[in-house]
Amino acid sequence: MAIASNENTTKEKAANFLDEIIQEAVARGETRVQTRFPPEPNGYLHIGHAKSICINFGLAKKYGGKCNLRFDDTNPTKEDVEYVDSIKRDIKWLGFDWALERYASDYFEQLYEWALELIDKGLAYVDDQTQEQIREGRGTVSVPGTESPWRNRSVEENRDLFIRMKNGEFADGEKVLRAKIDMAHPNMLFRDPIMYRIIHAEHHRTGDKWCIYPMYDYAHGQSDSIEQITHSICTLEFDVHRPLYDWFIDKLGIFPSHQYEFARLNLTYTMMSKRRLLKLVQEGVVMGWDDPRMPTICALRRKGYTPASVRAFAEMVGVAKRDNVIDLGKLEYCVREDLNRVAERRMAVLNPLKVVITNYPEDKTELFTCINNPEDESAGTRQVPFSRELYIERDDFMENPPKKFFRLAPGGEVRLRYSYLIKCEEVVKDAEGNITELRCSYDPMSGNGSSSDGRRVKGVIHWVSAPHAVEAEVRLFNPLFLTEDPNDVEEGKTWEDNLNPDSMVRITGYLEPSLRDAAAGTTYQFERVGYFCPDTDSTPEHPVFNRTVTLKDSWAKINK
RNA sequence: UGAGCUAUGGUGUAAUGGUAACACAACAGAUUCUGGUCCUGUUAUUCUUGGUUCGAAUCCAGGUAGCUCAACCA
Repeated sequence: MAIASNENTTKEKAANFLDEIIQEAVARGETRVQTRFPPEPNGYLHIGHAKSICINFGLAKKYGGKCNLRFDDTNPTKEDVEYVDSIKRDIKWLGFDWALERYASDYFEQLYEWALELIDKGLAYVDDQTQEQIREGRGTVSVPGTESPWRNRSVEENRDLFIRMKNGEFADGEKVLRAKIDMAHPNMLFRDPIMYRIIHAEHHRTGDKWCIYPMYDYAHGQSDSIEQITHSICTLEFDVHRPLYDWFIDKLGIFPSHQYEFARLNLTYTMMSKRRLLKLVQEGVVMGWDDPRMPTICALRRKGYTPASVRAFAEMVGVAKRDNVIDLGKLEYCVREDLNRVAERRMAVLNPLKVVITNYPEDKTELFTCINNPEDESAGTRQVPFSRELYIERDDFMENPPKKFFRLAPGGEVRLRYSYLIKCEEVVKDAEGNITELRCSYDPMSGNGSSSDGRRVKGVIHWVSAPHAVEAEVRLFNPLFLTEDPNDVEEGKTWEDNLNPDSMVRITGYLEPSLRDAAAGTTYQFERVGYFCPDTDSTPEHPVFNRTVTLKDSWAKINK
């Protein structure tokens, strides 16, 4: 018995401090784990939210618990169903499913009842001061606030006034309901925080039923409590709100949910501020919330990222309380890793140079068998047409090559991937001296990886048969910002001066014919170039491909 | 400036009083019909000062630096 107990007490190592907190709770016998992901439907989800989603849903799943999706819709002036729909779609795309779909607005009635209860307990009062007066009365971080002249109204008067606020007898801004705590409290949030304000606006769910709306601090903790959330996980900036979160729950004597905070995600070359992202959309700097240059989840999807790669990224960055800036390269590493495993290979030439195989018959076409995915045999093969006129990548030819250049050069020989060995016999130029065409010969015996005399070449380049090529618009995306920290600006400049003018480069690419039927939502590897997927704008008449990410290119590094 | 939070290689994250480790990045090499992948190796880390202890990244005290809070936003 004693021997066995040692093994039983050995538990799996916690992945992070939140995981550890839950393990401790479970060890105490609190085995029910209930989390929630609580977005405000006022914008699109971004990669930072993806981290939060993975944490909340991931932890619930790990401990056999549940995670709710709760929209924090307490401010009708900023929220919209458009955002509700996009948020749900993005969470599902990431591969998660919520136990319950709830809205803070579902609880407006209960929250109202509780407010009345706090008034009755002498813990809340109606304040007639203007917004300006309230702000001044709050004091500053180093000087205490002053009490409102309305702070000591009777319970009866407060009750009457609050009910009339609810009944719509007052205009916006005329009155607010405040918690009566301590105007000199060192935590600014305790200086009689506003619980309700008057907003005569159409709410996307409750319509015009309400004209008073609860503030975040008054709504969030109680909503968690109603849903019996055991672990209310949020980002670090809510740390100072936790005592107030606890205060309301304590005064109301309701289910004690607890809040835990972790450091939000920051990425190099990336702007995460919702307000500024909105500005980029509104001013047409980007094509929309799902512009592949945006850090939103829908943008990553449009750009060709896989859900698995985003989840792997969230896993890789970890969870802690220390401010962090993750290298954008880590995100790219995660997509490459996943796509290398699952993406089918194709050949496409993005910067074409025409090659004529002079000893190949003019009217001949033959098919070569190409492997779809060397990492996955079950992906099978496909046939790719070859003819006398081809395109190769301009970068794959140099008239005066440096040392260790393995590609094509005058008099040199390379392997055309899956096909023949060719030798450059002649370089054709126009009047200005620009190279317009290469005339090459091929070794007819070299079609199956061999050659006529057993010689081998170091260079292998991709190609596309010119008469068979599919022309497509290809969008090459680069970071939206020039600086690692977009907010790092010189005197007199703004974050917008850091925008990268070359964040999207549109070119015409020549694709192998099978790409004509490229499936939407599928990302391919263009061999030796990068990963690409059909854009949502793509049509059969005008195919458009997005570059998800480049392949690692150690030659580019050497050559620099 | 009052309160709160944080501090480990270039970037992240572990180590829970007992050999500072893992991933990414960088660099070098090997393999290769993708200068990709896979594989091998190298470089590089505990903010500072003191204290407790046989022993401190870890505990204690002071200092320093960074972040958050003064919306009728969340």
